[in-house]
Formats: sequence, C-alpha cells, structure tokens
Amino acid sequence: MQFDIKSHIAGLFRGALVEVAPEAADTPVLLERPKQAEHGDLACNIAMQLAKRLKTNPRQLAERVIAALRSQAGFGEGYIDAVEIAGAGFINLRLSAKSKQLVVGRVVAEGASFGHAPPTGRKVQVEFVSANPTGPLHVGHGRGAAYGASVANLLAFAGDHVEREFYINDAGRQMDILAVSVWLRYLESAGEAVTFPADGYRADYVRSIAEAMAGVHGTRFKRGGAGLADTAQVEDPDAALDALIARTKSLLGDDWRELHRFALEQMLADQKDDLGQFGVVYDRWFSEQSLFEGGDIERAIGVLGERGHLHEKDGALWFRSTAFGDEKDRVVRRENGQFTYFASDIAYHLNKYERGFDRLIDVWGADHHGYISRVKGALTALGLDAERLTVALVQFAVLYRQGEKVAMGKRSGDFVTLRDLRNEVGNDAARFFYVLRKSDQHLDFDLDLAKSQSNDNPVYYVQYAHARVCSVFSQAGTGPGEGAIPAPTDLLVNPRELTLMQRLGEFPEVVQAAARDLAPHGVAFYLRDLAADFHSYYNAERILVEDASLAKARLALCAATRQVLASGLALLGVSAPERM
RNA sequence: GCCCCCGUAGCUCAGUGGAUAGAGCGACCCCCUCCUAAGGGGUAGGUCACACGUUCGAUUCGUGUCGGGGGCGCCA
Repeated sequence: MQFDIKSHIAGLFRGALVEVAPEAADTPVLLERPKQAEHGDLACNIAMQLAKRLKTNPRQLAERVIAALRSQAGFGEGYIDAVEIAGAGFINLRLSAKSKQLVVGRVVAEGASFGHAPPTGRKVQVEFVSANPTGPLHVGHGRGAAYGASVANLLAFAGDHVEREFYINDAGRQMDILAVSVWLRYLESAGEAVTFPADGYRADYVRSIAEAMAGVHGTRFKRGGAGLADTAQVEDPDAALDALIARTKSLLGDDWRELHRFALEQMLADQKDDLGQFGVVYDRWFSEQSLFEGGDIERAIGVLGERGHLHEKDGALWFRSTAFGDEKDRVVRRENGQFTYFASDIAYHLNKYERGFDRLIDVWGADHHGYISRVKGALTALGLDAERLTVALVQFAVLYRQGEKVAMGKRSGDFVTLRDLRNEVGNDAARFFYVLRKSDQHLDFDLDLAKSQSNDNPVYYVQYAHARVCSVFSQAGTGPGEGAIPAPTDLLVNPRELTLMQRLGEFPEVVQAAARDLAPHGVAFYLRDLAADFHSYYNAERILVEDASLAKARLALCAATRQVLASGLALLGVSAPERM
C-alpha cells in the first residue's frame, strides 16, 4: 500500500484528539473536500461535532485541536501548507504541492490497479437482465444490462469476488405461447391455413425462428392445422390460448419438447449474442426449468410448509406473506396444480443462498417493486437472512428522437430493440448514456445527442480527452507506459496541474463510493470532471515544452490521467480510443 | 385506496447534515501561425415545490400538503 495523504492527515488528527479530548478520541475523523477553493483542500468538522459533548465553544476547541495537530510528529513533513479556522469551527487545511504530486507517481506505478481495493473475501452475486426468452431484448433490458454490468465491475474493483448471472424464465406459460406462435408461423409458411391467436407473439422474429426451424427440422412438426380451429372459438382469449397450447401439445406429443427447446435456444442465442456485443458477459445462465427438473421447487415449498407458513384456500396453496409485512398473502401453487412464478423465485433464491454467496444483488425493472417484500418475506420464512439480498430497481428508459418520445408498443411488436439502439448510437454511447442517471430515476434517452459527434456529447468528451493524451505521447515519440520512468513531479506546480492531480487523487474514493451505493453514475460524472480538468490544462499549457525535465514531468501527469480515464471507462464498459 | 420514485437554473440532471447550491445544453461575448477546436476562457440565469418539526447548522433527515411519473393478478 502506497503512502496515502488523506489517511496520513486523519492519523495526525486522531493523535491531536488524544491530547485534546482523550474521552472522545474514538470519534471518527471525517475529512471532506470543501466546495470552494478558498476553504482549502481538506476540511474537518470535528470541533463542531464535539463542541456540545465537551461543553465548549467549537472555535475554541478547534484552536486547541490545531495546536495539538502542529505538535504531532509528522506534521512538519511538508505535506500541509496551512491550517486555519473558518466559519463556525471548521478546520481547513491547505495541502502543499508536494502532497498533491504524490498521486502521479502512484498512478504510474500501480497502473490499472490504481483505485482497486484489496480483496474483501466476500462472494457476491449480481443477477441482472433475466429477460423472458420470448423475444429480443429491448431498450429497457439494455438499461438493466448496462447498469448490472457496471455494478458488477465496480464491486469487483472494490475487492469483492463477483459472479454475474442471468436467470432464464424458460418454464412458464409465456414460453409455451412463444413455442406455439413459432409453430403456427411454421405451419403457415408450409401452406397451412391457421388462425393466429390475438395474444400470440406476432412480431417478425417469430417468423425468422419458424424459418430456421423448417431449415433444421424440415417437415417434422407438420400436423393437420384443421385440428386447431375449434380452439379459436373459445370466447375468453386467455382460455382460447390455453386451449390452443393444450391442443398443440397433444398433437405434437413428444415433438413438443423439441419444438419448445428449439424456440428457446434460438431466442437465448439471440439475447446472448446481443449482450456479448454490448460487452455484457455472464458467468452463469441459470434455467428456471432446471428447478422443476431437480425438484427444487417442491423442496423449497415443502420447507415453507414444514415451517408452517402455508395454507390452502380455494383449492390453491398460499404463502402467508402478510406475516412478513406484505399486504396480502400470495399463491405459490394454483388451483390447477401448477406452481406460480413466485414459487420458482423462492426456490431460485434458496438455491442462491445454498451456493454460499455473502451478498446477492438482484437488478429488477421498477415495475417489480411490489415483489420485493414477498420475496424477502419468503426468505425470512425459510430461515434465511433476507438482509443479504439487495434488490436494485432500475426505472424505465424513454427514447427521444428530435424531441419526440419514441412510441414503444410491446404488443404491436414495434418496440425498439437493444440491437437497434446499439446500431443507431453505438455501444459506447449506449453504455455511457444508460448509466448517466441514477438507476432509480427515469431516463430520458436522447438518441440524437447520443449520436452526435460533438462537444454536447459527454461520451465523446471523455473519450476525446483520452485520445488527446495518446496523441501527445505519439508526438513525444513514446508510449504512455514509458512515463513510468521516475519523473521529477515536483515541477508540477501550476494551478491547473494542481487541480488535475487533486482530481486524480479522488478516483479511489469515487469508485469506492459508487460501489457502496451501487451507483455507477458517480463514475460517469467523475470522468466528465476529470476530462474537463484535462481539456482545460491542455488548452492552457503546452505539454511538450523545451525544458526536458518539465516536459517529462508533464508527460508523467498525462500518463496518470490517461490511466485513470481508461480505468474509469473500463468500469462502465466504454472503450478508450487512442485516436478519434 | 395502498405502495414506490421524483420535484434543484429556460431544458436535461448532479450534489452534500455544514461555509457564497454545481455541471452540460440553450443564450450572449471571446480564443487555433501552437501537442486533435470532438477543445478552452468568460457573462447571464436559483425562494433547492410548499409548510411544520429534529439539529449548533436542513436543499439534504422526519411528518404533512400540493404537483408529476410508475406499480399494485391463482401473468411472467
């Protein structure tokens, strides 16, 4: 671990506190960065915090703390230029150029691991996207993908062992509906007259899967379409669809499984490919169906029953979630004997706990918020610690084109897919824009802005800073890595250099905070600030000056800047181009 | 009806129990003989929705009101 100026100073404060107020020596020392430059580089509010407890005036207490601070061994090492009392009792510190220069050598030496926390030993799972495999991913999934992937990266950077998982909802009625829809299109293209159900999947990709199926399986699934006509006569659309599914299953017999699997695999391959191109990869794809096949659902529900949390009513089996703060009890097994999605989810989460994760993070769409209390309730009922589960809700993204909301009709099939979005604005802009807002905030995604190659576009602004640094290095005839030669950083004393170095020094705390809050937008905002500091410096000062020592020092600062830009962009899954 | 999110500059949004609340865009003015102008410098723009409470201190925490968005199935 390299010398860290902030913890050094916090240590001095703790020493001073022992002298001034031994009874309060355990009070944590908070050092924050004042918003205004005239308040120095670091501010400590310890005097105001303790004034009441010690029955004294905060300014007087601050004076005593400062006196003790000056007497600490280590105070005179040249890291602190000035200490003063301000306002109600703030202790403001002005750091020396020497203390700000430390970060340059540190970043250059540590490279990509600068800001990376040591291993925590904690095993964390992040489950995200988990879209139904009944259609292509749309722009809403895209936000969950960008957010979940960045959160996973942040946690790994903060020292956790992270596993990324996608839960495949391959067991339910929706999947059956897709399989039937594909089958009908398949029959249709073979010349059969079929009546397509109102609630079937009617978008184009269904036809594509049907064509692929004909290519692979030929006429294997052909049956007389006339045997379906009466199912379309059922009044209630839901019942009609169920009748159609049942009829299809009986007509196809053992081939139903194959048909179902074919449709599922086509859809999954599409989603996997889409996510892969988006830079989102998983350690595991977990099948809901496997929970049925392995008996996990019956086992999980069985445990709930043994613990006395189930009861029967109206022929269905209910979990008494009201006993755990939910507003009403929830069905786990329907009157028709089928388990609900909720039952699968209970079994799935039990399975996660059994895999020994210290922490589980579920990234869900905001429409699932009512679901949290019942899942946590079920976990508690199973005797598990529900506190280990964190559900991060991601609000919807609304696309705008030329100031107009882009219509998204899921039913009509004209929704915008993630793939369309990526093709339109590019992966980098999509990843960056998705995490530019707090996840629990509605996101207005401006397509025109994301596409514009101008200074309005924050992605290009940050990437351009990186490209500029690289350009300086190519002019200098060296690579940024060669800045690793010990450089005379004490020559870096002009205000813009000091500002830039200070900003670089903030990176570790920014990343830690973003990981703690599951808030990748903090990194995005930081990168914009860092890029601004660099652009400002670049415009005001020439890097490759005549004075060889100064040029070398400035190159070292550039190398450090490039590294932090690249590290931050990598956390967000955005590329760091050397040329633009 | 119940639950969740939000209300900060003309627009889109950051932000923190602290000191004179920030950024980008938009508006206006200025800067390439020079390492990428996809850049930089400057001006203007605010009752942090409102009220009460907790606190030495509230834009931040709590309660309430008003306003906007979303969710509340034996769907997944």
